[in-house]
Amino acid sequence: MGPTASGKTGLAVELAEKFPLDIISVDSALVYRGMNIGTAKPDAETLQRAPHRLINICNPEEAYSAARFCEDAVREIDIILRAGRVPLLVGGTMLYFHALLDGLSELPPADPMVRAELEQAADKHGWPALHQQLQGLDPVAAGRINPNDAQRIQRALEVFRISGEPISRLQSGPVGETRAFESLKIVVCPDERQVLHQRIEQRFRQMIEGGFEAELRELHGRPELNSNLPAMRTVGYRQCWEWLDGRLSEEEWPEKAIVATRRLAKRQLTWLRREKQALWYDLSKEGSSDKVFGTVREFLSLHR
RNA sequence: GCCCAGGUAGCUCAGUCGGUAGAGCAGCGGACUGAAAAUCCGCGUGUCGGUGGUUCGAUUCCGCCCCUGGGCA
Repeated sequence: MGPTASGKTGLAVELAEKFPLDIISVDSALVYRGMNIGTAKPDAETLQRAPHRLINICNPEEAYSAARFCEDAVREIDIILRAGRVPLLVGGTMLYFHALLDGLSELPPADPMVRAELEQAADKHGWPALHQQLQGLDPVAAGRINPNDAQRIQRALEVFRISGEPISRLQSGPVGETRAFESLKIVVCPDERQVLHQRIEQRFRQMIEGGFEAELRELHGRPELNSNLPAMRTVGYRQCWEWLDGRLSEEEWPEKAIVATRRLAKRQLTWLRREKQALWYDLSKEGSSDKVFGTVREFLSLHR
């Protein structure tokens, strides 16, 4: 695990070539077909050398989720283990890691109809009014959710409408079946934030040279896609889409995209700081991957 | 060389009729349960170009110097 542009894929591919590991992607953007350049998806040649599971598994008009990831990941982990190999989970979507390793409560899945209704109510009365409503139905959740946090207010009300139960109560219940996987956590990240920022900018410029704009023009032209879809709200895609819509200039969209990527990395680091048991490897330093290899070798010899 | 305008936060700039300064953007910290590359919350981070002078007190007024842009030569 590691923030965006920290070098996870490169290291994973090297590890997979030296050890009996099969890669599972833990990434909410790599799941989408047709989103390749802007997501820094490994290219065909790399995937040939080191196949990744859970990439290119849905269309951009679909909404993937942490819950679907858990199901998919558990299934793939079982397949890999049954083949006598070891799963290597690689990615930066920290909620997915958290959901898989610590479990998710049993909650009703998203319901587009209910969400649309809540959206309408919000257009009419505003989200703070819906937060007020939540206050009456589920004071505990309302206390935890900021009146401006539309997404969480919507989810809490959605759960109540579907199940008739407060989300706070369901969340304090059992977290479903958690599979107590024995795992070694490895965090990959430069020690210096500045170095990460440089890598982010450099990689983004490479994406543009590599045809990011053409990829967006193709997506932008599809009638089934729009700027509200989760896939089109991802870093880079969102800003380029806004440019194609005429809401950002040609000079400002790449800058905004880079800023959005830095902020993404910052949020990922906030999650990662809590991974106390994790080991940090600065891949900008000489010999750091040797340390990772040594650690993995040791882990495998103890746990196979 | 002379004239004008300007040098204030990482950037663009506001402001102080003399009481050591504040916006936007950037940045930093945090939260996170079926949208998470999402969503939300919090935080000014400063030799006010340098140096003398006036003053109880100068970023502010005055002198000189340096730098940048424009004009005249």
